[in-house]
Amino acid sequence: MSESYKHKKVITIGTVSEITGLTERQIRYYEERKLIFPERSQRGTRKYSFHDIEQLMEIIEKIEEGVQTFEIRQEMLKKEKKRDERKIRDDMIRGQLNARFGIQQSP
Amino acid sequence: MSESYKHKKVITIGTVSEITGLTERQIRYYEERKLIFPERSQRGTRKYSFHDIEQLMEIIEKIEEGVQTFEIRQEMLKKEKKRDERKIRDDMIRGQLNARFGIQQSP
DNA sequence: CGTGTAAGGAATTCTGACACG
DNA sequence: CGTGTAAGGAATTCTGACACG
Repeated sequence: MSESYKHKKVITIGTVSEITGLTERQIRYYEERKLIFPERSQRGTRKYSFHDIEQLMEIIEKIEEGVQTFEIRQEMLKKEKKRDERKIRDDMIRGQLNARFGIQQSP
Repeated sequence: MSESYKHKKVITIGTVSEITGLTERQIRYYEERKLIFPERSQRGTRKYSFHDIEQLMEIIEKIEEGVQTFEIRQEMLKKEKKRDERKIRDDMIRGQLNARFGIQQSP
């Protein structure tokens, strides 16, 4: 509800380039390496979210540290996996509490 | 701090058109009538914020009700004036409290 | 590996103007 | 008044490729 703007894909690659300082070439390359996932508009142009931009900021730092895109991707997948596991676990706990006591937990 | 994305001018007119359903002609016209205030990118293209888009949604409703752009502008200015007055009054109260008691009020 | 660049085409955006009603 | 449209130019974006190291 809050933060709803953060993930809307509405920013063109030119604007992302302006904000991040990256060249369009770099931005497209990081997509090729599956570090960011812009959507496409009807006409086929890439659309990025504020979240994508923040993601790029982190990528810039890693690249400067000499980390390779492949490794950055590994780290991202690892974090995602942990998040998923946490979610499954929490959902399960909520489900059991609900089944036994009919309690509505706040998410 | 929160809501920081809402007012960043990063969306091109084409995207605004897609989201709102308005033609570019209409969007530019509402700017001419001083109902919205996009910024310009380095190259001179208009950039809108999520807030602008919400503003446009309200404008659409008013227009459909038969309200003229001039009147919509009047209403906007009136609301702005009230907000300003409230702010001045509150700032003054805060200032006096602070002067007499040195209390830090939360804004 | 990560990035630059030249290439050509397609789509975008801009302004000022004429039109209708 | 609010909106459509044709006009011409300038800037954007896209893809696939070659280059360097």
